[in-house]
Amino acid sequence: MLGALDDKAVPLADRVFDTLLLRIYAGELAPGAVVNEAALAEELQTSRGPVREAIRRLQGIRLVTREPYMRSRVLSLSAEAARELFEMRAALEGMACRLAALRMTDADIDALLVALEGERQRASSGEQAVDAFDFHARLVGGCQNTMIHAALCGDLYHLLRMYRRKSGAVPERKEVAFDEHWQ
Amino acid sequence: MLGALDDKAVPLADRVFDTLLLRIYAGELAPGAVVNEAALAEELQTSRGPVREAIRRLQGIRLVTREPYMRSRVLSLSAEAARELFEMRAALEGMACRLAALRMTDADIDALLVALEGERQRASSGEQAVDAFDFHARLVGGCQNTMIHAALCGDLYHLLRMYRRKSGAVPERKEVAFDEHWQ
DNA sequence: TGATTTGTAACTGTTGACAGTTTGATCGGT
DNA sequence: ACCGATCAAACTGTCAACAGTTACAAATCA
Repeated sequence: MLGALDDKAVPLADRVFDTLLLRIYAGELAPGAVVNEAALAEELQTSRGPVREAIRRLQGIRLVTREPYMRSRVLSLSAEAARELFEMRAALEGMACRLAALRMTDADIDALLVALEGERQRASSGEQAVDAFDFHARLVGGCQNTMIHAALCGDLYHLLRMYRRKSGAVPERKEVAFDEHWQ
Repeated sequence: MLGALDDKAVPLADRVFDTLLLRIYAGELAPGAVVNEAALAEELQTSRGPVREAIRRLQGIRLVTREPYMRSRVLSLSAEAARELFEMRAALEGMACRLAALRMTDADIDALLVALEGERQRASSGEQAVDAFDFHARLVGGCQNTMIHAALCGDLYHLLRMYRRKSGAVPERKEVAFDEHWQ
């Protein structure tokens, strides 16, 4: 390999994985597009091995289709799949809320409610997506369950982001869901 | 054309994956044991490629640890991890119950209740694990959500089975949970 | 003896070539 | 023109060798 000034002992496959994820997010690899091992390998100045591994990981989180010997394609979400996705997220986030309510300290809960109130007051202004995610992240972090945390902020988050790309912002009533679990 | 009589054409990596899964289930690959690519490759009469791929897939469902350049080990469940696992399953199964109650036909529900009653009457006799899983499978199948289905019967099921290996049968009150969601 | 260093062996990551399958197009029949 | 078989190109799966990193053990020093 030439011209690589990175000696941080991070496998190539990991970097290729991040690169492909970013490209999917950016729409550079659009839903339905074929994912070609050899082409990506040549473009990313590497061999097919790491690219193959990265693709397999994307297939593991269902962002790319997998059928033996057939070309992989970037997932294109059907309405059915989107419904299933939201149902699954609702299940996990609901449980996260319940657990967080049981396990967070009063101070943490107060801070979270303050942040939530501030966010709602800002709701009329610009983008609420970042704040919303921050709220969700803090909530999920408070549930003391790394497995649910990993699922929501990992695999499911990728799919959610994929969906948001197609159909703009989704207005949600987060406060209602939270209060419901907090009462 | 319907290729019903297709040749195997099943990649080696898939067969190695199944083999390793079975070995983990059988305790042949005990929790904490190192998973050696080269050794398994030689033992299974194949190359390191497919073995590597199978291991990576096991890492994807968190049955095997993954840290770059370090030896992979079969997951050993801590009490903490077991708690998280059951919490996550409760979340998904609860949602599956709710959705199934909404979407299953009356006939399906009746059949399910009959099977449940029969199972409860058999509870005093031998192993109830197989019947229990059948009940769960039918319930999850009735929720019309392939994503939740895949999670419960795929990744989580493997981890659950891992846990059951360590700490015998877990007495559960399935009827209560079901009735609670069905009322 | 006990802790630290160092060197070797083993293992993981990567590469390029080869084998088997699919894909897409060309060609021929109806 | 339409539909099916045929064939070459492209792609995925597999393999064996090489490079980089970690792990273990012997050797060294306090």
